[in-house]
Amino acid sequence: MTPVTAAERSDAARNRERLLLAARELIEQGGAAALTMDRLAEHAGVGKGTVFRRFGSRAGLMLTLLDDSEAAFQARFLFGPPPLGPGGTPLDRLIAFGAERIAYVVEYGDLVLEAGNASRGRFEVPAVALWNQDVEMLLRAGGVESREPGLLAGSLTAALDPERLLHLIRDHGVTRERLAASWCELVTRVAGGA
Amino acid sequence: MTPVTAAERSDAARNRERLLLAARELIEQGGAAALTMDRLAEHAGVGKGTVFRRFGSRAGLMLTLLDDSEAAFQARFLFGPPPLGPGGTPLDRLIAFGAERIAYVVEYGDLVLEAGNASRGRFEVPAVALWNQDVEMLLRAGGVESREPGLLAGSLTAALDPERLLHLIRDHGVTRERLAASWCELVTRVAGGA
DNA sequence: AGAGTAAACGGACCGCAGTCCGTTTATATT
DNA sequence: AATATAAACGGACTGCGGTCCGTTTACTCT
Repeated sequence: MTPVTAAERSDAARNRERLLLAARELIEQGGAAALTMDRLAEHAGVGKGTVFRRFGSRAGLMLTLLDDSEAAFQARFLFGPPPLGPGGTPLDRLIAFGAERIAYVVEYGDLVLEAGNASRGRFEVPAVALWNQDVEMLLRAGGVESREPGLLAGSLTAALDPERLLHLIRDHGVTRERLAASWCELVTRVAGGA
Repeated sequence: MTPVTAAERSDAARNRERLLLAARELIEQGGAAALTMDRLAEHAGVGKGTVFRRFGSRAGLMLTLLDDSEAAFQARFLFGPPPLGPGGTPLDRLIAFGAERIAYVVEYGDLVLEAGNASRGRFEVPAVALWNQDVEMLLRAGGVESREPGLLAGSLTAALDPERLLHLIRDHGVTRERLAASWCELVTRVAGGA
């Protein structure tokens, strides 16, 4: 039988694994800044062209590196326990959503930052579109009526922009707790709470 | 008498003018993308080192290019006629603020975008700090009480992020009017409106 | 097994932002 | 006018992300 999606060639698969392994090693040693595409190629024992064919760009690589944890986040939102998962009130889920995003951004720091430098800008990152949908869905479920629910959701998720969060945390000493509280205040107000 | 701030040397002043003129010419011809630091140096008839000593970085140059229009915006906010200037209700001013920012971003497009790539990130841009203060002041004047007014104001201005606005306009065909309406809805809700 | 093919490979190459440092020049001082 | 000096100058240089294209290699078909 002929597979609709051509199977990946074995050498390609092997090299992809090598590259991801090498990338994690380099980052573990010297942070995201220590990961240059040349160094990665050398460390993984492949040519530079291979790196770019595999991931398209530096940002694409970062995105791939974050793929697992992003999927895990989405899974917790869709199937996990409250308050983030289904079960709680929409407003509680919204509040939890922000708190979890903040924690996520803190944990992965520079990786998230650099993943945002994609060719079309950081709003093309697939995960961003997902968050927007999540927030929009929660707003609707929470009874928030708007003529532009997508834009309203986007306005809210903009407050969770990784660059903004990390800037506040690193350069202004704002704690995660204060950010979470501010997010809570924002969504509560928008949802029409007291 | 000895000036506290050493006067700028005449050749330096002359070169600064030349560079700004050359930069505007290059941008007029081929957009911001056509402005490379090498080309600018050549077009202005100075060495590359001079360009960087003057503006620090590409983003710094863009910032300088935007300086006048940013100052004009701030002046209209501080001294201009309502609805943006003092005189109207805080909520009306807030709404006008968003509409004007959207128009501004549309007008200067790529320039604003590239000015955001500063070393410390786009939240170090001086104008951004100003907007935050403006919004914070209007929120306070509008009777919005918050334990973290600065963070709340920042959450709102995040919705006016140039990259977000331009992405929506250029890649999703969202009109200025819809963006302005969405901003209006956001601030009205946050200000506790119906 | 052998031939054919599409895909993967690798590394020289490009243009860019940004740095460095030996040289030149405007200005203040006498 | 001559001198001193701090500042400005210029362009070669570095390291980076990203591209290109001739070569090699894994799979398929007979």
